[in-house]
Amino acid sequence: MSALDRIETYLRSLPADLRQELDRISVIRSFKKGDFLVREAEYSRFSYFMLSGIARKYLNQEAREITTAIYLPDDLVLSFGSYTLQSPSKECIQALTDVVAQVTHYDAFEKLKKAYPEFTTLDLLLTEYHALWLEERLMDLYTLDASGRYEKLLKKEPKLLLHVPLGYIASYLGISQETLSRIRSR
Amino acid sequence: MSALDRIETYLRSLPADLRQELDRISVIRSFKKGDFLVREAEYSRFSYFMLSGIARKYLNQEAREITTAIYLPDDLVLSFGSYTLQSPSKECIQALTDVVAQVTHYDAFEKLKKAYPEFTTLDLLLTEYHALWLEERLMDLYTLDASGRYEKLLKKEPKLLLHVPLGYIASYLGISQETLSRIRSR
DNA sequence: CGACATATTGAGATCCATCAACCAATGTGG
DNA sequence: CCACATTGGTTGATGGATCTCAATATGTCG
Repeated sequence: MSALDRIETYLRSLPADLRQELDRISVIRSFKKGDFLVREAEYSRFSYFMLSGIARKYLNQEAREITTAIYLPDDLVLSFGSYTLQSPSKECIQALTDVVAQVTHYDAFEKLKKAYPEFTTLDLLLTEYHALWLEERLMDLYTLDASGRYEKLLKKEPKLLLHVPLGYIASYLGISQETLSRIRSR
Repeated sequence: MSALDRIETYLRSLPADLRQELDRISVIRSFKKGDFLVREAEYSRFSYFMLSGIARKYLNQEAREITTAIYLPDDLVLSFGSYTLQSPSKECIQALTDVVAQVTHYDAFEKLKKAYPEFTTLDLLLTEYHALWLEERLMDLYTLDASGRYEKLLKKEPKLLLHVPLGYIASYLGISQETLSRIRSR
């Protein structure tokens, strides 16, 4: 069973009133293209569950931006280190299109975990999913060259390439925009 | 507070009898240099807490080994994907010196989590720590060149370089042994 | 249409991998 | 105790993948 399946299965196994607790502590919010969900150096007190639109997370590295994640609907969006440790974020998260997301406050979710251990289990499953995703990206960097990484992304997330500017995708893959353009023209 | 501090603080906050539960479900085991803690394609049913010695995790990639982690005392050792999803491991974990470790069976720990929600919280903290470690490694690959990565390792884990063959370290840093040797000779 | 963002293409430079030879330290069997 | 193998580390020459800089093209939206 995949990490995603485990999360879905677990959610379905929860009693309906528990599941409603999650909705009770969150609100739906809209963001305009270009808005920031998380800003650099700020504390990130919220998690965002993408309902529609596209967003990206990036790092300001010496006058150059490194895109570290691209988010699509159904993705859980947060600056993991900043959210988990409640410390200033090194990254920004920005809407690339208009975005609608379900927003949950850190404190409210922590309270929920204290009240119902089931949500600690849910948090664990989500964190495991994130760690597995990171492990895969790390391995891709070690084992695949530029075109290998592009082809893998093309296979896994074809939608993404249609709606995200090339420069962001190149940065996400760890290559220059020019190189990606050349790879694509074959 | 760092991720490591959070784990230690949490452990200290647990009642003594709960802490003893952990010892009750684990055993101390010794491994000879060269022994495998986890083998490729096998299910990894155990986690290992390093008490002494050094070990490494690696991936067999087309007749070449990629070292993906190096473990020192006090590190928690496991093939994360394989342990978490209870699926065949893509990686091996091998003792580089004689190793003594505290070994815990997956099922026993899962049972403990069911019986005492505190251990789910502990698992969550450990998994968060792992994810943060992965995020940092990923960022290092994106932002640092070969010598930058070596210098960072040199600062963070100087002991490591004294006891681990150069080839493994180079592979861990994602560079060739020759390049690492050249970097060092400056 | 003009202006600004995005994408392509070319030429040169750079980092690093690869291949190969060699060296030093350690261990082993006769 | 020595010849030899093994392991781990260094050094040199070469080539390839990819970056950078720069120019040009293509798009898109007021």
